[in-house]
Amino acid sequence: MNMRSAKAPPAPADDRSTPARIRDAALVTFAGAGFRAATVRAIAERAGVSPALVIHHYGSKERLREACDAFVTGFVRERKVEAMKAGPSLDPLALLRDEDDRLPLLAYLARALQDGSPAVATLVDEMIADAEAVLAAGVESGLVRPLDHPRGVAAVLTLWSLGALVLHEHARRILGVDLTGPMSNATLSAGYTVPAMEILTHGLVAPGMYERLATAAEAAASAASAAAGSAPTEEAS
Amino acid sequence: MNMRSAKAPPAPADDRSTPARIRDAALVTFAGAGFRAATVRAIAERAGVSPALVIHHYGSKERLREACDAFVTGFVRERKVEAMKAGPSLDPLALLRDEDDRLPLLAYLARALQDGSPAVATLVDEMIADAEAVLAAGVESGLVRPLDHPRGVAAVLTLWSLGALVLHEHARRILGVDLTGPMSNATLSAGYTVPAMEILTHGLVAPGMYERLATAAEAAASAASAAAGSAPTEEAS
DNA sequence: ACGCGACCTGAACGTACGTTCAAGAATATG
DNA sequence: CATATTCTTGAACGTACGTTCAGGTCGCGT
Repeated sequence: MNMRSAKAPPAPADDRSTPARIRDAALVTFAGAGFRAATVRAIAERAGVSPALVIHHYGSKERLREACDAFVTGFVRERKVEAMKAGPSLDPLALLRDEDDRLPLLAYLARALQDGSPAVATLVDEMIADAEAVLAAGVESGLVRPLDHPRGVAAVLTLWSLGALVLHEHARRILGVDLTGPMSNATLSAGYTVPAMEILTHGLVAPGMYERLATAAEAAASAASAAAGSAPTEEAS
Repeated sequence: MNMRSAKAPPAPADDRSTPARIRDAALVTFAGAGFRAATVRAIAERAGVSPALVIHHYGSKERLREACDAFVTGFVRERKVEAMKAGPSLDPLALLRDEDDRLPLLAYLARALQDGSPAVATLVDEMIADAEAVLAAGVESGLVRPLDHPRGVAAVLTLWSLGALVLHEHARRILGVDLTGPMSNATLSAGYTVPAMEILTHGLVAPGMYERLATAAEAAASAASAAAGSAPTEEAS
């Protein structure tokens, strides 16, 4: 009945420690079903252990989740310093896409983003700070246009990127791409990256049109300044 | 014990039918806690009825959820035809922001987007089609730059917008704005709409830089075409 | 050989949940 | 007024869950 009794030398084909196996199984299960729907019993079964052992090693399901959060956030931070040397990237998720791991890191991140764990929240804050730094570096190098609201732009870009990740099932249905998969996938590039880059590089407004709109709006605003609480008719998508 | 026995004439301060009251209570509870965490008992308590009555009227919790989905999607479609006359908008959510209702429609939509209900999925598809139509109209009027990938751009814009909505708690923490609240809110405009518009109108790349990058990338690609599976270093945020 | 601590399990406990059921109250119908 | 129909409830049922517990097995130091 005991897995480890299958003779020590020939190695059980899984050299991970039991707590690590349980954590990985929890990662997969949480990513697939969400924290609340994922049961301790399902995690235990995937890890090949009893439910009691899961609790024995992690104390509670909540603490197991914290361990998963810590593992994923730590993994992202590790990869980040590695990626620093390989040149900056506007995609905070690029670090995770190349993994050939069996661990669905991006899918777990998508779940954790929704469930609002504190560890992931600080990770998001760091991602925004990184994005702001990357943008500032781009401005300095002349590649990026000087921004009116650097922090806001970095925050919105990160929110959009992570938001699309959370909605990866919709992205798959609509665009036929898997946002949680490796970015080297050609369909991902064609379905998502190319349109995204088109928006981010060129913008949507025809050249010269913005200035015309701005002056027109300014004139309209000064003319109708008495109107209270009115919102602009053109809004961000 | 019976609410309705409080004499008919003075109106019970809630003229909604009991099924409607239950549906509204379910909407609020689902929006606040998510479908799985929201219990039938909590919904019943908010509606001022017994848990048994909730099941009696809707058959099951799942069917109650379908009723909520149908109500919200129907509401969005109603507002859409109204908004058609008031001029086009790039924001598919603008229709829902102005509501002074007690019903957290946008918060519910954010939950439904995550849980993946079929009704909301088709609503997303319609939103993308609408966005594509609005963009095409903008191109025709000369306001929007002609797009290389109209459908992809519409899909990505919608995904980003809805994704930010789903992450509204992160947006509140980071930007101090409530994406589920009325859009007339000044802080929303300053924290989210302005940076978003800055990205969408101007783009991020400095003028003339894209062409330089494109030709450089082309040259690099033809030079190193032998390298397999390599991804571009610059990615969409 | 022996005990000790770490590792692991089957069975059970308590709880919270969705749902069912029989019956009471209110309302409509003759 | 009598009766049928609808609306509503308290109590309970069955289930699935996180967690606890007593004990079993294994490796290792002495």
